[in-house]
Amino acid sequence: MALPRAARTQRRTRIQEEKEEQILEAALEVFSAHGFRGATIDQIAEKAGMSKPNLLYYFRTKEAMHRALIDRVLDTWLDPLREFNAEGNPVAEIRSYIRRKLEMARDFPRESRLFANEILQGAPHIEDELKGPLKQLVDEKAEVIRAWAKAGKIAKCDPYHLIFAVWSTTQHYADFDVQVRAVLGQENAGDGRFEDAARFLERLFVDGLQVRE
Amino acid sequence: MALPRAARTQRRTRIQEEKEEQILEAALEVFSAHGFRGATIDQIAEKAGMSKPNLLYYFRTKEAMHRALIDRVLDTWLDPLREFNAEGNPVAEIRSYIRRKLEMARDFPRESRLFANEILQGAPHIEDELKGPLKQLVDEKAEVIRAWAKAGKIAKCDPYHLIFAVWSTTQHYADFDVQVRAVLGQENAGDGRFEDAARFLERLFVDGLQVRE
DNA sequence: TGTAATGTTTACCAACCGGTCAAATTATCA
DNA sequence: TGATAATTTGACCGGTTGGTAAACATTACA
Repeated sequence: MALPRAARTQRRTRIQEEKEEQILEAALEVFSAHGFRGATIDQIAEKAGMSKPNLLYYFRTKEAMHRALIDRVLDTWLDPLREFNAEGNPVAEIRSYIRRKLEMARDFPRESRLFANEILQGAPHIEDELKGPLKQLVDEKAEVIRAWAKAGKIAKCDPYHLIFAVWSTTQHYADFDVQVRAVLGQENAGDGRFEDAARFLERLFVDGLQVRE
Repeated sequence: MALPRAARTQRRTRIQEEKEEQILEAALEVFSAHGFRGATIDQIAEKAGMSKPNLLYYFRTKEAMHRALIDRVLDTWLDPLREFNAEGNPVAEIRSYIRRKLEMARDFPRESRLFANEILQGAPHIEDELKGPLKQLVDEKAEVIRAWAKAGKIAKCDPYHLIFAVWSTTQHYADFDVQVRAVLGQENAGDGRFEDAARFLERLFVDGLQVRE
């Protein structure tokens, strides 16, 4: 008899590897576009090019599929923050953090929307990740920023809200893409808006808007 | 025979006024928390304290209800940007725009999430509003900002991305509230985070992070 | 007060959705 | 090759969901 994935302890076959990959790719597409509840297994199955029972052979429930996806994507998503380096030049570090986050918004908008959907609706499936690993990482980096501020290397400011500001301004270009496009008009159809955003944000975070003599 | 709302042309009765109010309040609660597809008519009906068919007597479809809600809320939501004043002091105008948007995030988080849900999932119901009234308003205010920059009253910067930055940083505190709370920890349980955010953001937008002699 | 318009409820329906089952098909490997 | 395990499928199920029909209740107003 065939055993569903969760019950297997042996090494995975080539087919398992491939199919799970296809499924998670399709699941990312659908979950990120419609949220957990708005997504249907049929939709995902169709995108993955297989029947619904076949899909459910690899992931026994919709929740299991969502969880596997979250687990797979969360690590990558936090990479830019992990690279944040205490030893580097503070202003340069913040600039490159902004740049990396913006690149992720450009290159992985579905991943961004996956989390945005989840958090927006109260993070029912990832509360633990937020309060655990995420908080821990942010606490750590916030301490770095606090030290920089204390040493007079950057302006005194609340490090948590600084991190929130970087997150929100950069992820905005993934999560609210349709609005950004609508406002900018179709003239800016290409990826130019990301370069413009990078220029603007680096300047904003470093110099602010006030003119000085 | 009873006619559903859309077919009526006469003035509305007291009962209509009251019930539609109750429904839209409940609809705001549910749509903002679960998105359009995730929300159910039963949920809204229960929150509004009436039966489902009764609710459907006032709004014939879920879509009609959603649309009425969007129409009602959009105007209020854009008020802070409308108040943006070309004649005022540029830096002061930007500061108070940030402050007002942050107050809206604090006082009307459901409204913020309603739009966030909608835009995040591709704005299927409000595309016209984005490309029409919203774009028009933003174009207008962007021109004001551009003029300020040209006159040397604020730093030269892309006005559209400036507006995006204000939107994203402020709305973040409504849309991603659970994440903000999770990261800050329960010590900051009250509304203190909004004051901290206001302090940080005003400073960020005006001065930036770089220290100067 | 009578009656017509308005408002409310109960019962219901068809489509959809997450998930199961058993049978059929295909891959693996001794 | 053959047997065994892994994979795939079509048919199906119970619960939910958006929405309807029609009877019943209430309100407005002449």
